Amino acid sequence: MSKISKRANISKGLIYNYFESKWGLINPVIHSGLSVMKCVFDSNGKDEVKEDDFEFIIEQLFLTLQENRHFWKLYFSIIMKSGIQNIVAEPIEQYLEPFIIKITEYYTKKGMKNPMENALVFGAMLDGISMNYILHPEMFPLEKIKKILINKFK
Amino acid sequence: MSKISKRANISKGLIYNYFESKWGLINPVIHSGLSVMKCVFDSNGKDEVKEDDFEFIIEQLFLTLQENRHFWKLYFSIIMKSGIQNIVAEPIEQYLEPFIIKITEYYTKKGMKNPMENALVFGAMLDGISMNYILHPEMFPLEKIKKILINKFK
Amino acid sequence: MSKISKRANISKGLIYNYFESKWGLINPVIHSGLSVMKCVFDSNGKDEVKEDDFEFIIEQLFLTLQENRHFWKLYFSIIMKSGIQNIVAEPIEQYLEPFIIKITEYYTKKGMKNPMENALVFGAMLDGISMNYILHPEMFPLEKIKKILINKFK
Amino acid sequence: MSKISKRANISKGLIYNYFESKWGLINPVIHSGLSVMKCVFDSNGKDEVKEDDFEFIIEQLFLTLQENRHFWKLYFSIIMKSGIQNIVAEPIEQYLEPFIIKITEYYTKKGMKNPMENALVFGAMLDGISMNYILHPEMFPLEKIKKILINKFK
DNA sequence: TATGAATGAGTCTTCATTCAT
DNA sequence: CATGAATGAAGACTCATTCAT
Repeated sequence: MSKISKRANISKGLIYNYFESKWGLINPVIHSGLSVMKCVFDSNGKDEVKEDDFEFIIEQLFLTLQENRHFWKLYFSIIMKSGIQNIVAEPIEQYLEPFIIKITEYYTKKGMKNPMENALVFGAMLDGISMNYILHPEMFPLEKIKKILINKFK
Repeated sequence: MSKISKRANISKGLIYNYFESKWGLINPVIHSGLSVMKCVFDSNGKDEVKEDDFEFIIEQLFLTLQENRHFWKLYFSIIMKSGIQNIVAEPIEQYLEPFIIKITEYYTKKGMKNPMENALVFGAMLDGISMNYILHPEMFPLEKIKKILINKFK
Repeated sequence: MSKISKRANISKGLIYNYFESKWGLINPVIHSGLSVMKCVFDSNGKDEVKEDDFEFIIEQLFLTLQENRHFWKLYFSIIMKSGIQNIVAEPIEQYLEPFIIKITEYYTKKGMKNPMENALVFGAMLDGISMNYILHPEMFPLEKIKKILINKFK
Repeated sequence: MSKISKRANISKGLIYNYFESKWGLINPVIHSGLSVMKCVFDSNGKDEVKEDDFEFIIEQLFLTLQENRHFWKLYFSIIMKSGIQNIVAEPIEQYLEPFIIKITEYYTKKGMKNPMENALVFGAMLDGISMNYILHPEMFPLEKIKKILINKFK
């Protein structure tokens, strides 16, 4: 909190006028991140995911990570330091579950076997890709990765 | 360290008879985890990854995570709390880089386009899957997931 | 630090608002002491020590010790507890060496044999006197001691 | 205590068979040092200090410091770390007071003014010389220093 | 006589939080 | 609104001492 107040050129006390606690300050960061992600995964605007949305979603994901790398570094470091399993896991799942459900429906409609497992694998892969991309963006060139992902998961 | 000693029903001081420091206690956990993972990814015993190894590697990964869930929960929580980017990132990469290289070679031999990017995506996906599996093993039934992965990445 | 904060009726943490560390708290005490001593030994203001300065220096030394006994008790106890030979020895010597050199020059001009050794003995004696004076000031009456020292070392 | 037991190639516990506590181990070191010093200052064997004894005492002091530098370094460091004013001051004075008294008597017989103060200055100077000698023996050549001291204090 | 595993009070230091101003 | 001095619980780590063997 000290460092934050210094970086913000305000007093430590003032932070507590606006936020109840450190967690009260950090929590919105997580939720804001999750909200943006929800938007990304929801970016087609429809309730249903269609073939063309796949490309769009993946592209959006990378663009979002790319445009605001500092934020996402912060976001992941908060999530990781707080130790996933505890306080953070639940809201993450609340945000992302609908996405998994939508993908599951999509795979179901495509007549794919084990649609839910496929959706979960897709979700897990986006997790992994995101984290790795934040750490080494230069190794994940958008266009190539997009093609690979579309090819594999569409 | 206090919590650990309490949990272990020993005094704080005793830990320091066996470990030089907090890091000296945690470090082996990380390296032991990484070693096991290296073994998993190396389990075919050959320098080269062949078609059949894919199934084996994926299977081994899940079995390993499954057999020792407590350990891997601890392992991931340590890695995450230490905030990936700092002290832990380097050894992780040292351990895992050879694997990525081997997979890249495999894809190259298969004549696949962008073999390295494919290998990186495969690696990132295993990251994501592992973490998600630790949190919700019941959602990732081995046989089904294995088939999906083999189908997509073989 | 605990004891200091209790004695000062403040919290442990508050000390760290004003001082970086224990050493950051203690160091200025030592240097302040050394500075004052340097002034004492330099109090004639000239680069050269003359006959009359001797009396002045000795008098100043005792006055300084006398005026601020608490401080000098603290000063000596810090110097001693930190075990002279380590961190403290060097700055002490840096501060006091010029004085020894000046006295050496003084003795040289007086045509005394072994001027440096005489200067060192003079310095060592002031050390001894100072420490003993701090412990038992009542046994070292200024006027009498001054006469003795002037008689012996002038 | 750990370091001591390791250096002595025995177990920590064994030390406590022979010494009640850390202080019980260190205390004899101090008293042994003081005893030796008492012997030095008493080395003429008589109750009374004569002119010729002066040279002898000073010589003995340096020889003693010289012969066993390691011991005296330890001795001074113990005395200093324990912070003179507390536990150590009293025994030191008990040991050394008789010496001061004897020197006082000597100066009295010589018809010197302020014999006690002269004795105290002599004592203080030996303190100072001893400490400085331990730190920088090369700067205090025995013969020269002896002459200086005899010349000044005899 | 001898060991060293075990203890726990103590060390310095950090940091989220409070509160008088 | 805004400050920053002040707090105190908690952090990692040390070390003299004890005790079962």
